[in-house]
Amino acid sequence: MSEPLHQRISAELAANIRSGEWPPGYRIPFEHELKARYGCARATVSKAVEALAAAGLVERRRRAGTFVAHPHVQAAVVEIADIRTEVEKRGQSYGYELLSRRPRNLRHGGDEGRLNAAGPGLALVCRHFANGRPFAVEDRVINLEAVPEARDVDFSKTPPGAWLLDHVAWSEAEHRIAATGADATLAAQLDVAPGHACLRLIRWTWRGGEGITLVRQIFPGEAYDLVARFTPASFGG
Amino acid sequence: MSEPLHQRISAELAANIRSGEWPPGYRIPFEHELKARYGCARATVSKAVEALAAAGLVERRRRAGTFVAHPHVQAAVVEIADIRTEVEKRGQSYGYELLSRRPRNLRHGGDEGRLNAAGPGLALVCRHFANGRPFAVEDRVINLEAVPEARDVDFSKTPPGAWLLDHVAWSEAEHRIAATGADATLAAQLDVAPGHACLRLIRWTWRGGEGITLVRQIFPGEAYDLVARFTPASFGG
DNA sequence: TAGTGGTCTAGACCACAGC
DNA sequence: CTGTGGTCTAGACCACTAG
Repeated sequence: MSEPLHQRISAELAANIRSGEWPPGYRIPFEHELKARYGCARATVSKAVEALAAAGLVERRRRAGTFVAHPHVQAAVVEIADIRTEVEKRGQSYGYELLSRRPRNLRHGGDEGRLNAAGPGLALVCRHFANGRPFAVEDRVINLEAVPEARDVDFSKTPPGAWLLDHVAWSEAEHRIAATGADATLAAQLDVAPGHACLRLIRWTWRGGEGITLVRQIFPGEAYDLVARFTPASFGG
Repeated sequence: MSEPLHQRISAELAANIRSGEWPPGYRIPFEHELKARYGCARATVSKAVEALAAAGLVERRRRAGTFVAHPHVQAAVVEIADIRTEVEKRGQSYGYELLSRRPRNLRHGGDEGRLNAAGPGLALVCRHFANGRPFAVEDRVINLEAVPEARDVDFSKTPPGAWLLDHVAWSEAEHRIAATGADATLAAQLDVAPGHACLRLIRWTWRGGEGITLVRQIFPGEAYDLVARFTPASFGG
């Protein structure tokens, strides 16, 4: 028995749910019943059921029992690695080019205003390549009050995203994903026709409420798929 | 004290991490130290620290201790509600129209092949409206072997997505998000110019490995933002 | 090998929602 | 009211690993 007991219990309960044998709304056995069935302490089955509740598979109600949840919202965990990792995951060679680097005060309105930071910033524009072809254009500002070390970094070789991930802790992020047509400048940078459909990803990153960085990344539509998987429980399968 | 102790401990530890006071790599106090500090059982502090580990805020290593995690992957939880909910959340009125409904055997290749289902299916095309304007075009197949009840449902009033959520349990889903230009048909259906940049969302849904439904939803680019928030911990803030 | 986290027990009391 | 889940205790033994 290498697997912990509470994990085995979770897996068995989850299997009953995922197979459809226990449909939404079904009341799963009470904790004292599970305790008797597995011959263990209630804390152990409670931990097992708690994991299912955290995963959204069941809903626990005092005095009533624990019920198989009725899924009504599609929730997905999206992992957005930095672009180098993303490109290499596709088995392509990664390239990087800095197009522009200049200090600039952070703006108050618009997307930048959401950062909740005002003061000196560093504005960067760069391109990422996959197998020598443009993969993404990136437009970023870094809040120098939050990350003063960035002022002395030459980003001509190191992509700012990778550098930030290595040097700065972040605690919150928000993404917005939309489609947009390429204007003339962008079309030239991405080597596509003007008006070409592109995927635009905007990401704000904060640490303890203080804005760290805002980045807009634009990908040629056909080159990039954002993949989001939902596995409500990682129990035994 | 209405808040459970383990929750208070989690919140206090998380605050130290999110403020940057405990940077990535910092070793947080040992469990026996926290136990002494809070005057409680070790199981209680262990539960608190476990929640932080589950949220990805810390990493626990036997014999070494528990360390503030070094975030390196942007992970976000995306909640994709059904379109009616999405529209109404924006404070707009929702409308629905069925364009086509016909039985069809599921295909083996392409996107449909991923469903891992072969046999009778139901193909549906419909439009969603927000404030009377086209909001999305939806192209869906339902696996009738998994959901035989769908054969008898008239989807002229009820959007299939909402019906499925109410009648079928699902256990796994995968999304792909990309940008695409509108072809002539789509442009007419969405009331945009041909070539207009649109957001395409493909979702596969399974239950216990059996494909339930595949849906492709296309939104006019400027009308739709997919929002993804990351809050690594919901402790006290 | 010593000390950490990981797991588990056999109790206990409580809040609260259903009956 | 009754019985459920929610929380907590004061122990215990184990697995693993860093020193």
